Amino acid sequence: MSARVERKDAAEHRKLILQTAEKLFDDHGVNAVSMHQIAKTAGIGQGTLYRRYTHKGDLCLDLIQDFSHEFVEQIERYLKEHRELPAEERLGGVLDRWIDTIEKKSELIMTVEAHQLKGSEESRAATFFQSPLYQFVRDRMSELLTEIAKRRPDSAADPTLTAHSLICAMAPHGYFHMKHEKHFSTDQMKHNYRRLCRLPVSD
Amino acid sequence: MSARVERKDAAEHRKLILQTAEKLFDDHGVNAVSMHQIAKTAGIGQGTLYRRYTHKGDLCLDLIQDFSHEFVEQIERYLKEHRELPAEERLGGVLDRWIDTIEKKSELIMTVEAHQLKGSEESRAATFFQSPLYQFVRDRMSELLTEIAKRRPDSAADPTLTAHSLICAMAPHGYFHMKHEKHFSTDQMKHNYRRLCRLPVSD
DNA sequence: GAGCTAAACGGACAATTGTCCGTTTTCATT
DNA sequence: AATGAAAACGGACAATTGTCCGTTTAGCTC
Repeated sequence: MSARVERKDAAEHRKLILQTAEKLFDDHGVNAVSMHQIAKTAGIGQGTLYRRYTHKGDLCLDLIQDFSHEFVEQIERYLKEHRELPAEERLGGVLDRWIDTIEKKSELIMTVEAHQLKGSEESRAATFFQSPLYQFVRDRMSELLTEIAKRRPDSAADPTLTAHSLICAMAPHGYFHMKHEKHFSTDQMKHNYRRLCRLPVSD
Repeated sequence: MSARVERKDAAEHRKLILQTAEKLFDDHGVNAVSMHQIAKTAGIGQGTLYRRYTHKGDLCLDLIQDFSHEFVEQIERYLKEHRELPAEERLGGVLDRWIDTIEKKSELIMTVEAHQLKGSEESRAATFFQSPLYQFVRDRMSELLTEIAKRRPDSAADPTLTAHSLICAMAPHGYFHMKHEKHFSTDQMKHNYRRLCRLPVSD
């Protein structure tokens, strides 16, 4: 078997890069850190960094990836523990947790998205929409929407497209724009997105 | 009155820049054209270009601006001529036309958005969400949603947030991602967004 | 129309992103 | 352990973005 095993030095560099980037991003903010700075701090060459990550968005996507396991487990636990709740309520729970994630990781997500938009068409680079994290939330939302539609089939829209649209509507830039314009708290935003989905709210 | 009149040479340059940029963008695509190239082609200095437009996104926003009058008139005419139709149908009409606009101007819009995402927080630069075009569609959608909600007030969400969310969900990158993944035609996309809003569809 | 000042100009310069390619290292084979 | 090829390295280089600042010009005042 022609095993495609990652070379040892390469594997070490991968970890080193991610750790270095995370530290620098935490200290100075994602935007303030350059790729050159990351390479220099990690003690590797510019070329080494760029071969592994074709641009900053790519690197950020990998950091999100790292973090996403946490989110996935959180959601899976939540859904398991609240299996008996109506699907409407569970969807609300997923939305709330997704919003918390957006707030925490907005800088990384925005950086990923910025690079998606730059790369015209063909670019082979990974995009947020292909990331396991996006796939995961979309699939969970989609399942719940399907379950909801089964019980009240008032001409429900395609669940995948609905879930996708929700995720787009909650993307950091649009999310914060509304939040600031309306002077909403995070809880108010959560409340409003529930209403947007016509979910029961407690007001 | 301390009239802030734009100097004649400046006004001429503004037009020259927009025309040059539009031409170059049409010929080579927005992404393939650099600011340097625009300045050189227009026969002006780099500094002159950058003082008027702090970055490429800014320039694109102005091009969209130029174009948006056309869209605004189209929508106003449509709404006037179909005043008697139910608000649901009129909203559908606005969505259709907005989708056509997205498809036509996606490159410009994506470039504007890419720069919004880069600029961290404070940057004074104009964003798409502050553009008259965005304001216009959002307001029209919002009005129609309010009208719809009046007749069937099944716990309708905030119309502004709903309109904003719709616009975000239809932003080029997310729009095309769905379109390509599902192999949808433009008409199918229109159809699906109508269903998303729970509007009557003709299937 | 001479003089003045604020605005506008433009090109050099700095910073950042992204690429290229000659050199080094790993590791499978012998 | 020696060998060799694929993979990885790294720093110089090219391209693009964005800034700075000394110079020019429009258009007002006298």
